[in-house]
Amino acid sequence: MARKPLTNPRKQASQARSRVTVDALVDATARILVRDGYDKASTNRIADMAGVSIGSLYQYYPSKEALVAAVIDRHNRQIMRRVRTVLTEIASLPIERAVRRLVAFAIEAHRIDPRLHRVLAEQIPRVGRLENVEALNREGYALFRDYLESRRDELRVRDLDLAAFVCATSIEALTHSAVLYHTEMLRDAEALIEETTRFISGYLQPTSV
Amino acid sequence: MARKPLTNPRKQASQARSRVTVDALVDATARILVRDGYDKASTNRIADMAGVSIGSLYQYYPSKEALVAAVIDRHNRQIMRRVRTVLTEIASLPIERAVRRLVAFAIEAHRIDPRLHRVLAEQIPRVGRLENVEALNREGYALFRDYLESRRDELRVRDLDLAAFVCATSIEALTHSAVLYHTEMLRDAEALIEETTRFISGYLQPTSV
Amino acid sequence: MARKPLTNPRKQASQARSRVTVDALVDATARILVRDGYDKASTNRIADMAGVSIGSLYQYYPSKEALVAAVIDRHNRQIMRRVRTVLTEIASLPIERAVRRLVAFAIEAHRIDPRLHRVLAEQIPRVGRLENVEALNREGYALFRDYLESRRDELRVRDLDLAAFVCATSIEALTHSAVLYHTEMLRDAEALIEETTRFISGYLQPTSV
Amino acid sequence: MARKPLTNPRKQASQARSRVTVDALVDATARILVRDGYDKASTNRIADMAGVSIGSLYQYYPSKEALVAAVIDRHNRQIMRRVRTVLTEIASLPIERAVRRLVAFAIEAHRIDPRLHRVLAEQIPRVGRLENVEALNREGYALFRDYLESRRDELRVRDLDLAAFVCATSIEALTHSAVLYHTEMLRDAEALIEETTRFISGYLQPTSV
DNA sequence: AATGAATGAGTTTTCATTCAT
DNA sequence: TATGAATGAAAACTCATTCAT
Repeated sequence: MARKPLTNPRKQASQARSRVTVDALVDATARILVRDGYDKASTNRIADMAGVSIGSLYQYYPSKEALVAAVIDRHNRQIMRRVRTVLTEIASLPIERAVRRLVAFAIEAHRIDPRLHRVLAEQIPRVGRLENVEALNREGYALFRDYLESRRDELRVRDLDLAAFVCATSIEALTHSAVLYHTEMLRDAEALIEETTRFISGYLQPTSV
Repeated sequence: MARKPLTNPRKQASQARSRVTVDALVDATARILVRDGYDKASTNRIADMAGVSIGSLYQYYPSKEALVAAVIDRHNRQIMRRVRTVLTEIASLPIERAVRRLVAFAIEAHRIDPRLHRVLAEQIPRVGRLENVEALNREGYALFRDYLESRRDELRVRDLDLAAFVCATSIEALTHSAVLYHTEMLRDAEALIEETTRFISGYLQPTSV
Repeated sequence: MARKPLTNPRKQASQARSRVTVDALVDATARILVRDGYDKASTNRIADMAGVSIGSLYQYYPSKEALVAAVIDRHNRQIMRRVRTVLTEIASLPIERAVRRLVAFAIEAHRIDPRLHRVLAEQIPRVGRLENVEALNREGYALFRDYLESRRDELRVRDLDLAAFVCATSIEALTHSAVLYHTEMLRDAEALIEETTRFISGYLQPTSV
Repeated sequence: MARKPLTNPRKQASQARSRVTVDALVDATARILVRDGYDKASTNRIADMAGVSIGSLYQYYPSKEALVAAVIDRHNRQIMRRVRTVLTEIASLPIERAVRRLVAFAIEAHRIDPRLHRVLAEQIPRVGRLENVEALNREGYALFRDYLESRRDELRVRDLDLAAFVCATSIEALTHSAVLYHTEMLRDAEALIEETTRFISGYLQPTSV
């Protein structure tokens, strides 16, 4: 039997009062991660910023890692909710318009809280949330794959799994890198979207004229 | 005059003996980073593993960050040496073959020491080496851009800077992700190389055929 | 008026329901002491194991020490009840048979719950129950002394107080040590009883042949 | 392979300077144990009283338990040195005089630092030093058994192991109890020694007259 | 130059206890 | 009466860094 991992919350907050406490803790963790980075995010500072005693913190989370994991999970849930929405929206769109929408969405999503996104991306391996993240990524891939499936005869690619991997990884990397490390590109976001769309849909579609 | 940043080595190790010490320290740091991660890499352990006294460590590096920075820099220099070589090699190749060679190289490069690559990738922001890394990346982009320039009339892309960004970022992301998180893909590396090559060169080249 | 010591229970549990709660608390304390030792016996865990809220715990006992004291007292009361019974039983027996019975009893008593006995023995000084324990011991001594008194003319010892101390302390030590630290001796408990009996009654009785 | 227990010192103090530090730490631990008891003996207080930084404490001892273990070991070594001396001294003495000497010694030994003796006795199980203590006890038993062996034909007891256990345990218990819990008895220590000697040698010797 | 003993601020974490509901 | 959320002092322990030798 596997030992319960140390990154899981300790107990559910049942009463309204404790719900507030837990939320404050996760919020504070996110804010400190963003403002000061992982190393500076001590449990005492987190508790402090949450306006909660250090004891309460440990009543709900067994460790600093667990808190970071909670932030990661919450963030991922939010992202995935949007991803699902977008993928539903594009279901009926032709490939090029669908891709354009996806790229635009990816930029938007990264722009919501780029600093948080970045810290979390860096800390994920450390906190052992890779599996969860992978699971979500897989869900994203799968949903996108479903879309490709539904358009199969408009595509020139054969291996849809591989295609989904290639598209998802590239879109994520390009938008991630642009938002975090090449902000100057976002001054003309349209150009970036345009180019990325050409890039991806050129790959997916038959040598359309 | 800007204050000397704290991540620079303290003094050039001129004599042979010091050279050995410095190397041992950087090696030890790399090994511990790989084996145990950044948090567990204490200066005492590093000195220990390097077979050097903690005092000597601080004679050459003013801080833990400086050591990690040294590892990053060394690693980057090694990578860049290879990048330059490869880009020289492909200078005379037609686009598709050039891209294929680049992709194969990227996989190889990631495979040399994926764990180190990963830790460093995670730690770079922390250690403030981003600028250096960016500088190198820029050099890589520039070299690749030069190649594109030389093939300009075979390309359908207009903005070469953008194209270089798109290609470099995607190749890096796809190989990075495959090597680190989707090892099963490497069982048939040829397929991956093939697909990526189609992906990239399809983007670069005019609707060839 | 002396301030009420903090190791006394807070209020008599008059109603049946409270009685149950109090018992559950003392039971839980005993079990945790045995299973995990004094340091691990936190009031939260005790309350938990007793199936009682931490608030209720403090309604009945003002401190952790008070709980341990309750366990000690209960245990001592149980022991003393048996001691009284045994000493009544032996009242009419000749010395050697009386001693044999006492020794057998001491082994039995230690064997009931040796782990609890041991933890309590270790914790008694800490919890300031020494006086109580001493009082009970004194009662034991006194009862045994009464027995000796009643057999005075069969004894060669003069100072009955001293004799009671010598006998009681030795019997306790020998059986305690055998049960807790030399369990191999209990494989042939008869031999141990026999030898101890010879030891003690040889001391008490005149050079009986 | 058994994991190195956490109660062993971390490194030998080689230089004279560190030897002093280590001694100061063990001394301070002993003093605080005596003055305030185990619970109050925090590593910070120990370091404080030793006039040493908390960091130095952890350079030599990995935990509080290790420090207490060091005190126990040192104390035991001192005791055993005396025990060996005494048992050499009595080698040539006839039983009664030998026993008298042993009893007197036991009282002396307990009187040197009864409070320390008591705390240590209580903490030994906790700190996992039982084996060491048992080993020493066994050495004591063995030495005493050797003495009995050498006087075998003057004894009425048959099982010398059992006899050694009975004598050693009783002498220890009687003197321990007298010194720690019945100090009034020591006002006339001669009487106690006399009685105990009669008790023990009466058991060992044939119904001498 | 090299050594390694010493430092102590700062971190995580526990747990007895209180008190609003 | 019962609950359990909240508290915060205090404990164990780490580790980057200094400095006397």
